[in-house]
Amino acid sequence: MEKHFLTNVFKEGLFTLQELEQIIPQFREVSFAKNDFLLAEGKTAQHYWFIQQGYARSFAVDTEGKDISTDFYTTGDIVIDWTSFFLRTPTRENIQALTDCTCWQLDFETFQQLFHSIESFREAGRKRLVQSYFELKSHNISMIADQAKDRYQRLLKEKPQIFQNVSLKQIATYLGITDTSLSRIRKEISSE
Amino acid sequence: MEKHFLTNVFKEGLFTLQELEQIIPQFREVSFAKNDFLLAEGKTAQHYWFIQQGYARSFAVDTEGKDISTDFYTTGDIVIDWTSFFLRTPTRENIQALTDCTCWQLDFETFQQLFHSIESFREAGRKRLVQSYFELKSHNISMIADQAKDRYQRLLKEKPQIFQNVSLKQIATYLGITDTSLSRIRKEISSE
DNA sequence: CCCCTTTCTTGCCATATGGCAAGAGAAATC
DNA sequence: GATTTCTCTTGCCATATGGCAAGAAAGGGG
Repeated sequence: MEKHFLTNVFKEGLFTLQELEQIIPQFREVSFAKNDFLLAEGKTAQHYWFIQQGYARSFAVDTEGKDISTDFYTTGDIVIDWTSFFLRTPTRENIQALTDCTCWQLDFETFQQLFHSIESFREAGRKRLVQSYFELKSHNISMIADQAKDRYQRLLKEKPQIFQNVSLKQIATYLGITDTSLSRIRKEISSE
Repeated sequence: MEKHFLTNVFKEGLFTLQELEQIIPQFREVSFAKNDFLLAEGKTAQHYWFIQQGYARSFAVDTEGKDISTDFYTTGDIVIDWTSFFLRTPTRENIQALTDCTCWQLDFETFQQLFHSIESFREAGRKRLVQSYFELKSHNISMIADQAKDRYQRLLKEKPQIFQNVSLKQIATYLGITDTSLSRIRKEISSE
């Protein structure tokens, strides 16, 4: 097998060569143009993706119609609505390409077949889900325990690339503040 | 098999009778006294539990030493630190009994054996994890989109029993506010 | 049953963050 | 290249929530 992008994605999963040869060809390469929706509110997720190139954002729309960023994604990341994909229910979130994107896509039925037949595949999948859970919980605790400025600085340190590709307004809602406040925080930091 | 408490817990999982007979005896009945720790910061979770009777709380301690409630548990609920249990890493959270508790406990090795050998068991487990993820995300969005008063009223509606068994201080940190503010919110509501 | 500890409430004032609107700057469109 | 649209910044003031401390109320242990 020639070196496939997905070999990087799966390199930590303790897969045998045969397993990788069974798994990787199931993914289909798909492209999205900037602003395309990978998933829209009300639909049930039929796929998930690994991003080879580009940026994406997930967001929910609150009762007042304001959107709230829930996550950002780039090269190597899994893009998945865990709840909708696994519970087979309509999602309340949207996932949108922030730039043109190249992705590798897997559908639910194929996932299920791999999940139930390959032990290392389910171990790896479970691990990804639990890691997402951990990040969500950390974000949650940070929302309660930390000031907006601290959350901003942590994001800046952990995902500096997104500041090149995401508007401050979208970053602000992820941090739980308004773009106005984020602008003031940035000003304050730059004058330190 | 006589009617076991856990048959209720597993009744939605599409298990065959044989599967239930294989799964349920693996759980061990354990008791905790009020204030006992089921899991303490720095330890790696070796077990998880279903609560038959009693109340428990999980919480994290922030950098200033203040504790933040992350969840409350009672009859029928699964009590598990997903991250520590599955990633086999030391936890940053604590789980403590709020009342005397009777629980059914499963250890990691037994879980793994059931998980990899019984398809319906892994489907049910994955579903539980995803539901926890969903609740965590909802809480997260609510922290950003809703006022403290709305979060309080939602909790009151969704988990009224916890108000009988948990101090307002512990509920306040779950809602992301101080006990002082919660007290004022309650006053305001009672005068409506 | 009484004491001690913990929980809850309330007042006073401080602080973080929001809402709105105007202007500046940057980017997309024609 | 000019125009339109979106993004970001800034000022003014409003509001939600916090910090602290004191008292009231409730609960637990000897």
